[in-house]
Amino acid sequence: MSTQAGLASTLAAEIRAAGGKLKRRLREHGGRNDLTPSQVSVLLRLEKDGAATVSSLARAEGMRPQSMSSVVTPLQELGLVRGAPDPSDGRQTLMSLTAKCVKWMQEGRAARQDWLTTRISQTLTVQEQEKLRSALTLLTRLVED
Amino acid sequence: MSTQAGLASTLAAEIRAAGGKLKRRLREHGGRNDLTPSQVSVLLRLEKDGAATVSSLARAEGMRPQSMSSVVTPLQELGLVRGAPDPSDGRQTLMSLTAKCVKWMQEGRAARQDWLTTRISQTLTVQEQEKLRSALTLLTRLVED
DNA sequence: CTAATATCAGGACAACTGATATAT
DNA sequence: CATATATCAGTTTTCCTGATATTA
Repeated sequence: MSTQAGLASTLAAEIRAAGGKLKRRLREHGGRNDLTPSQVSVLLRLEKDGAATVSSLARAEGMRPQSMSSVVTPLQELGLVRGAPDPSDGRQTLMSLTAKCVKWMQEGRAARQDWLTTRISQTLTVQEQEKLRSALTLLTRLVED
Repeated sequence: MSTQAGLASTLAAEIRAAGGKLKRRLREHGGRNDLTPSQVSVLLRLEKDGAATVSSLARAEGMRPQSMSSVVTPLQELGLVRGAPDPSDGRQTLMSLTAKCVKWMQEGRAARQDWLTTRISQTLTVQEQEKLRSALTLLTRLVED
């Protein structure tokens, strides 16, 4: 019992510390022209799942629609994402990737410009990447719902 | 080559998404009386490594001394941390845990009050906790200098 | 009328940069 | 004088809450 609690609280502290450092490093390497973590996440989600409304994106990322708006608006201004009114529901605007963005992502230019991706490739072996990835599902379980 | 790049960029996006969700969930469950992730991290570090200056804590956490000040000051006001002038170097103030704080942490009350710790205990088996912990060293390697 | 979507406006927080005082 | 520590003040970023219009 006390061993388990100790393990969990140490793990919690380590997760917090790693999360904080990650956030600061991402900011450090994110110039004015780079996309924020939330924006990258949205592009990936739109690529994987197709068009979605701002509100549904907000639900998926665990944030408020107003917050997601301020994530998506710059993507529209950059011409990476485009909105079209939903013909069957006049309240909704369906957001999707522009052809330019799809091409950009498929060509891997996004990856090459991304500090974290480069960092992963340089620092971890493929085996380690897979290990980290499978452990990430555990972390996702913690933070979801 | 393209498989490796793809794996790395997907992993990067997953890390970003999990980090963002973690941050929002921590904020959501952090009431006015709770400690911030950075503050928990500082307490753990002081417990593990003993007294340290604000600047050295800032270096360890990867942030600026001015930012660390605003993390440590509330801890002082809560009576969890106390500063004493370094007798051998008049520039420095050595911060350390108060007896109250050491007792509080040893009794595990900190852990029981901590949402993330509770969540880990409820959501993951001990084996999964250990797996996540060993994978966290990989993440730490990514975000450390 | 109630519920869901979108958006405008303002606020809180945790990091940042710049500047200054003091001690080595 | 150059370097390191501490702290004051203001800024930026990214989320938040509250309020309002529109459509289902």
